Amino acid sequence: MAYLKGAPRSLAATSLLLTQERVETVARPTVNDIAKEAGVSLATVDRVLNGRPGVRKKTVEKVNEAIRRIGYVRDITAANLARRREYHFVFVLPESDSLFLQSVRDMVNEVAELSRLDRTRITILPVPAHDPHLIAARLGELATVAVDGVAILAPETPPVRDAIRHLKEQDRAVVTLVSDQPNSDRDHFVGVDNVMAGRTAGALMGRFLGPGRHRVMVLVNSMQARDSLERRFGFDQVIAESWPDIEVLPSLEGRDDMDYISSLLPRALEQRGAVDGLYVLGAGNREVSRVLKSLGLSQQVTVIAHELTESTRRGLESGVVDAVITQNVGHIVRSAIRVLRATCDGTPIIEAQEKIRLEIVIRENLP
Amino acid sequence: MAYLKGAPRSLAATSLLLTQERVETVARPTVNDIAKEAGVSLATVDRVLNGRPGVRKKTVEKVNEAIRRIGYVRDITAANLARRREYHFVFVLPESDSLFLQSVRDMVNEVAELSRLDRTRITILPVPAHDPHLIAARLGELATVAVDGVAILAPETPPVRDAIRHLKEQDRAVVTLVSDQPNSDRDHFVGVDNVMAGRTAGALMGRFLGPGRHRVMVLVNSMQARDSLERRFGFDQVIAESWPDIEVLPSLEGRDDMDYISSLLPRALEQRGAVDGLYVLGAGNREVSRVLKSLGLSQQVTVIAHELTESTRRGLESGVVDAVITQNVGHIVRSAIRVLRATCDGTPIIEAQEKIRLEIVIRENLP
DNA sequence: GTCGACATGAGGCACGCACCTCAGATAACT
DNA sequence: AGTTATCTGAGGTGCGTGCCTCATGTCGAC
Repeated sequence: MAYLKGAPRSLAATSLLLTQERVETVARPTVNDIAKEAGVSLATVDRVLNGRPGVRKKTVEKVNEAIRRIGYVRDITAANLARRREYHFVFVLPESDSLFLQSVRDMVNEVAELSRLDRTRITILPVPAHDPHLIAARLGELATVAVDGVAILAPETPPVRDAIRHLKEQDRAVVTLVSDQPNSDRDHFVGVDNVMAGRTAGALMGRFLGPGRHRVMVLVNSMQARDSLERRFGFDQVIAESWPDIEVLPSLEGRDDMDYISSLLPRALEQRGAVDGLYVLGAGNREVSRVLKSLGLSQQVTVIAHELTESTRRGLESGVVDAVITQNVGHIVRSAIRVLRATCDGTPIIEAQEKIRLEIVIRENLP
Repeated sequence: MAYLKGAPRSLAATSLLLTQERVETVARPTVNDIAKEAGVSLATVDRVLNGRPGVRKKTVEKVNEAIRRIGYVRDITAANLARRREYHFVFVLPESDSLFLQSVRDMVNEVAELSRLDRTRITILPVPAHDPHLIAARLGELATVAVDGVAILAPETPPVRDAIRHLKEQDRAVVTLVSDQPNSDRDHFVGVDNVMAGRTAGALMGRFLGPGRHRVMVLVNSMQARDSLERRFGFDQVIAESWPDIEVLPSLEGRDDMDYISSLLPRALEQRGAVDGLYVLGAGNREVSRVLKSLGLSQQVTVIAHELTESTRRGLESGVVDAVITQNVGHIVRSAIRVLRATCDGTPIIEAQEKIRLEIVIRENLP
């Protein structure tokens, strides 16, 4: 049974490891050690550590000096235990039926379940995808309730940016997800470099198409979102640099409307003549697969898409989609939580761990 | 300063979140709740929880039943605090100057530093790469000292397999790294599916070379190691399935000897005539780059390699290497530690988090 | 020199749990 | 029935920290 546990192993080690390292199980310094070192009482150390008033400046310095000398680091788990601390984080996510956002929601729910064991409550706050003012209003409400941190996935707009500023003023930890909000005061961005994502898509398109003249069509949801813009930018950049023989046609905007895509795409494909490549910047992969299959083009056209979802996965498996550029949703959600917690605790984060890798998925390395 | 922390926020929430969720901050059940629920004393609950003797079978069941009913989960951080528990893990790593192993060592050292804050001591135990009996002997020593868990990176051999069995009998947590040891009793394998890695390499080779007849050379360190065998197997498999026009030449074995590679490779390239692709299964990337450049072939030959290291990175940047199939070393090390700890605690692991993704790196998504 | 304001120390209780002791209860034996 | 062996309860102490109270100390201003 999971809650059972063997008796702790004796600490009496004997050979090799004891010779290798000089057994410096020097117990971590505690608040008591600080008190001794600084020549003050525990109560004073406590006041200094927790920024409570009633300590002379000189004494504060004496204590801090002692902390520095003995290398004290607060034991956060013990502190949280004593304080009965609970973290409460809110994920602000657009109401949208895109498969990607659905997977983010699922993942947040899954992680939320497990996080209760770490004294962490996680709530999802759904917001309308395309109403910046309403999103900002909801964020404003968050600044008035007992929330420790907020993770936001929303398009970059001035009202939202200001709302984030306000959250930071109210001392909440804030991270942005997937699409960044630069110039807001968010503590951290959790997601990939979208210009790099576009460049990667472009390079794969170039390599897969091979030498010679080719025409590539780009399908995008909306050219409003920062992430789409950045991807398109990177894509064009790398094609211009390295595959000048490839002609990239203007973006086709699907506007989040799947029916519209279904009607737009076949017409465009017929009008524009032979197209060798299709770059799907955002949503709409289900429709793309359907249309290409119905036109009998699924093997002729090289398709590069973003975000590994049910539909792009099926696309890869069936050979309609050639490569998917994606970011690991589980990693994003867990990273967001780690960063929020670290921000609350004032502890540093492990940069390398929190960096979201840009993943390339083809049929053969489908997880 | 990192050890300072703001006053905890008031718990008095007001609007939205309180209405949204029924504020079920139902405090987690504690040992006291178990005692009450089971109608026994705390001491008895403690005896049951920690498997100490002196409790009638019937009472044990009564307690376990109560635990089940109220959904008690042990608070491991509090338990570890009370128990003054320290985790002690050992990474058994081959002495080898391969860049990949060097990066593993570096990462372990880096993580070890940070882990001390979590009551976790981590030690590296270097072993000779090609002496299975000595490796097994060292593992045997580990079974006699106060070590909670062992992470092993070593070739699969019977002595090592038996040593792992013995470690498990001595109640140590054991994970294998990078190259698995199936049929040993290891608790978990931390690494990628190497057949899949080979398949991915093959598919990229096929797509990058494009249609037509091509010849591909395979360079390998040693065909002893399980990971190399599996990669080669996957590579051949996918080429045979999907690119029958590609001829894969027999493996060239470098035998961990860089000078040997340097002399072997140019001769092979000249003898065998036009080669369009080179698949580098293991070490030797520095030499490959040098040889190809000196022969003026760096742009003609499509090179696919494994493991992102300093040399493959430079290869990608300079265009000599076209793609690298890799596994995130940081992820591997951190995952190993999480799994070891979970095994010690008897808690479940998050499968998705511990699954090591197979990463494809090209110049454009170089991290 | 007295007073008030502030600084400090001593100590306690709590958090959730581990681990110990010892007396008393119960059950299983002669 | 008495004796022994086995259970069980009550209660304590401690882990590292938070947070509270209350008594005492120190300082500067009047």
